Amino acid sequence: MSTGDTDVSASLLDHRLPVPVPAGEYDRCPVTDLLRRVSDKWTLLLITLLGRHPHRFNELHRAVEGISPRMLSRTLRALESDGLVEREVFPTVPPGVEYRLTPLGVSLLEPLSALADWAVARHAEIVAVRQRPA
Amino acid sequence: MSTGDTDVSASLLDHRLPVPVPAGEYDRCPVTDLLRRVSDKWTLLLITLLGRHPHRFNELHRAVEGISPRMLSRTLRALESDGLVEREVFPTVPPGVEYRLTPLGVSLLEPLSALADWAVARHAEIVAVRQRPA
DNA sequence: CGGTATCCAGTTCGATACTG
DNA sequence: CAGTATCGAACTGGATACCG
Repeated sequence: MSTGDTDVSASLLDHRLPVPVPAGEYDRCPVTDLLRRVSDKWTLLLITLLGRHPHRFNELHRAVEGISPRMLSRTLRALESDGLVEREVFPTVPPGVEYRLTPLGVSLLEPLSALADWAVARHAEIVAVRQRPA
Repeated sequence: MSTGDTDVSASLLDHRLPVPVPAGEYDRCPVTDLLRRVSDKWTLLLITLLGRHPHRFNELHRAVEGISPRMLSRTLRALESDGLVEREVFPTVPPGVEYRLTPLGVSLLEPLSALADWAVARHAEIVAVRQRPA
């Protein structure tokens, strides 16, 4: 091996993965479940923004150009119902609502950042391969 | 800081992220692009299997219970056209085709495994939060 | 063996309008 | 300020059948 001691193919990516993989097992896979949650159109962006500091609803709405109130609300509710984001209501007039990452959400930033770093470093290669003719 | 030197909120997850995020910029985000590719129904499973060793088409078909030839083919082609998997044809009779991870694909295993480890460790919390009544 | 073609159901997302 | 309601377009994935 040229890269040293890394044996990534034996890592937890295939955590207790049986072969053949039983139908109905793959989609209860925690990893794919997480990936699907995080890969929808706005989630990653919102996690990133909330990773900086808590935001108000319209603050997020202004920060993310092109999102509709509907999608912003839906995405935040989904994150909240997964325990990654928490929502705090201030009983003021007019009412204020603040969204922030939970500790669980914060803990996701690290592995997600690792993947993000890979994407930033290697995405150009993917695009190049995609666009080549044959 | 209580956790030491980790400052994940300033990590590359928000690599050059402008605020407000321009419309049409979020979906050219390398990270979301990667996440969407990897989070479809069968991709992660196939990457995992190919991360062990190269596989033949029907070998994968048997290994993944419930996948149709159509989805197997489509998913493999997508991976191939992203440069993560390569396809080698053996001109035998009958023809044989082998799929394997490219070096780019192998390099993805490590950050993906980090996220997988997080999911395996923390997914139970997500499920618990999802299912609580209020 | 290693696929492709056709058709169809479910889900996601956006536009637009309206509310406590 | 912080959302929800309604509608429709586009995309994803499955079933089934057929092909070189």
